[in-house]
Amino acid sequence: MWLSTKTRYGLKAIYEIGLHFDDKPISLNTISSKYDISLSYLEQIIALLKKEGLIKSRRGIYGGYSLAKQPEKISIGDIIRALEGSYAPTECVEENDLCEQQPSCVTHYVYKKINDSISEVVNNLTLKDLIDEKL
Amino acid sequence: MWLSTKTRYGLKAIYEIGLHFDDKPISLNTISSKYDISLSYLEQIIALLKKEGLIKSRRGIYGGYSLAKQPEKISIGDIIRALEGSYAPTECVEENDLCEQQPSCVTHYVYKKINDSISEVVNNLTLKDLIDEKL
DNA sequence: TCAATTCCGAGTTATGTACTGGGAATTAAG
DNA sequence: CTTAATTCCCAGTACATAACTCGGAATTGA
Repeated sequence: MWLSTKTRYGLKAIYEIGLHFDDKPISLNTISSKYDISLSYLEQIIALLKKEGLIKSRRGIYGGYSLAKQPEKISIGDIIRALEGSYAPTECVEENDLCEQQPSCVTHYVYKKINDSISEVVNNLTLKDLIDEKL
Repeated sequence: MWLSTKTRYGLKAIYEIGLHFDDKPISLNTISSKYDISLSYLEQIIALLKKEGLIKSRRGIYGGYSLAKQPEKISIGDIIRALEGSYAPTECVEENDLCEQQPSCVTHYVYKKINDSISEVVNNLTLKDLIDEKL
């Protein structure tokens, strides 16, 4: 299990925010209760999503969070990158890779294939897909 | 980077063992020097591969390790499972999953797609592919 | 008998995850 | 203009795991 609670909680949270796209902002208290996630921890997680510009906030009473973009403009990849930092299996296939032996390194080939297949999935799947799925 | 040094070192090691498929067994000392991995640590890693029946050993002087099967019968998935335990992004898509809300859980759908795409890659790529690549 | 090897189990250190807690700033409603 | 519900911010803590090190026993071909 290589996805941390940050990503797992954060994905549920932004999905919930996405469900209320047209409505008033939704508060963290609501999400915290619904998914049974500690409020303080959720605050920290949601801050990462905001920092990446995926959601926006309104402070004060009746405040809360809403999506900063259309749900079809927010990919699962964006969300994982915001929360986890990266989904790369190894450092050598990270964006800013500094591994100089590639591509002579055989194992690099393996890690690149894994990374590419994950990219394919997460960058072509958006919040809208999840919302429309209506499970 | 969600693959640990166990997997990263172990993959290099079994690849090296695979290169000597027809030869005499190769010692850990050789691999340890070539890839600059501590011998004691390598011993522990290699033990995992042996426990899973991917390699076999000969003790004593001129002993060492060799593949227990043909390289085309050893998939990268086998190797990662032996070393890392699993490559599942979350517990809920693990083999012995105990998550009861699936498939009503939206996020489960995401994790399953990621897991499936990794499976596709690692279970269809074998040691033979790496050896033949001859990089 | 010796030296090179595998095998085995215990201990160590550093890092990161998964939180908890306190308190300040904001804001709509009464 | 006070109040309550919210976001925001920063500091700290407990626990688990990763990534090793170390010591020594058992095996085996020359």
